[in-house]
Amino acid sequence: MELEEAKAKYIQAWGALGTSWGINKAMAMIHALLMVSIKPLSTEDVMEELKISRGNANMNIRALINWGIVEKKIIPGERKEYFVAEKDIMEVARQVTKERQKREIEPILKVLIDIKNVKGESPEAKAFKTATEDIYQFTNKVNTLLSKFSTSDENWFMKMVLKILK
Amino acid sequence: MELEEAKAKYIQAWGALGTSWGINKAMAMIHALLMVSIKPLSTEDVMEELKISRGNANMNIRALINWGIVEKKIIPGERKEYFVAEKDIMEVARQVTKERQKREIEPILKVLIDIKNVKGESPEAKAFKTATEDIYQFTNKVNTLLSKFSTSDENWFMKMVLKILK
DNA sequence: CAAAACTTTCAATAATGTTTGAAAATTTGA
DNA sequence: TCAAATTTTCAAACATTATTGAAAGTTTTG
Repeated sequence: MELEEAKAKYIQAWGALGTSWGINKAMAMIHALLMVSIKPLSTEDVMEELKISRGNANMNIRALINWGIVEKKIIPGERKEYFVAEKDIMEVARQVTKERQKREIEPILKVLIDIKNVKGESPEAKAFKTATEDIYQFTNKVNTLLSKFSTSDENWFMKMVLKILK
Repeated sequence: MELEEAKAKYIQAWGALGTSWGINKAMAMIHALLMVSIKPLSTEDVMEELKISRGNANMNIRALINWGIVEKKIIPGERKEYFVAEKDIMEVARQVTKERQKREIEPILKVLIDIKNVKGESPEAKAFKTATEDIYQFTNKVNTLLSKFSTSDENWFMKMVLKILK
């Protein structure tokens, strides 16, 4: 397979994956493009490679920077801004985890806690309490696990995986 | 808080969560409704509680059954079909993991394997190989982990979590 | 300081995904 | 077998989200 073809395949696959993960296609594709690019790319480069508009490129590059997985790279003597992706896949995973945790796990935990003071002793109320309490316990454990993951040192996750997989 | 209010809050929160996970709102809400319902519900019940159309209710109940987290319950003497949700949150997590693994992890693994036979020895080609090889290794580990999780006995996950959290 | 180079914003538009509702298909009971 | 009950399907309407592109804003350089 030729390099160009492989790159295109990879970028396209990553974009599709993003879509089913609540990350928009452009954002995922830009990230993929920067991940496999040997040199920093400018907004124009990204626009051209992915055939997307200036506005779209700009907004999604900003978003990636906010997520902490892409950063600006100033090239001396160049006026344009260039961008590089964090190349360490573990670090990417950690940052993405952190973002998603903040956006998704924490809000549902809030609701589950809030719901704990539901009144009533009817079978319905009791069933509700049990069901939501279980979900709360589970979500909380997941949350703790993700917290550890996203703040831990570089090798923690791999050590953990290896430990589990024995 | 009154039971009705708590239920509504929970269903609504779960629906919103679904949205950011590529699961549609109706599907997530139906699941939530069935989770906290003490008795099996018919399509009509679901339509009425969530104020959604017959078609919508039907399609999403089917989808939940496909995911293996809701099942039909025939009530003797009743012509209608009734539905119950898997109540064990661990089992739900396991099924959802399995589905997502099949739908998302496996396709990207295929692409990553496919991409391994990219030609060329240029720095660009080498960088590409390294980057995608790392991603492959990582994805593969995640995949193995999820496989273990989704096929394991009931307490595996909790044991694992406790082990990790010490 | 002015013009050029570049970045950001955002209203309009396009693309995608969801929901409806009524018609068709299927199942059930007599 | 028939007709009532129920489920399924799917084209059209609606809703949401993503994208464009041109204009406004900012920074840099001479």
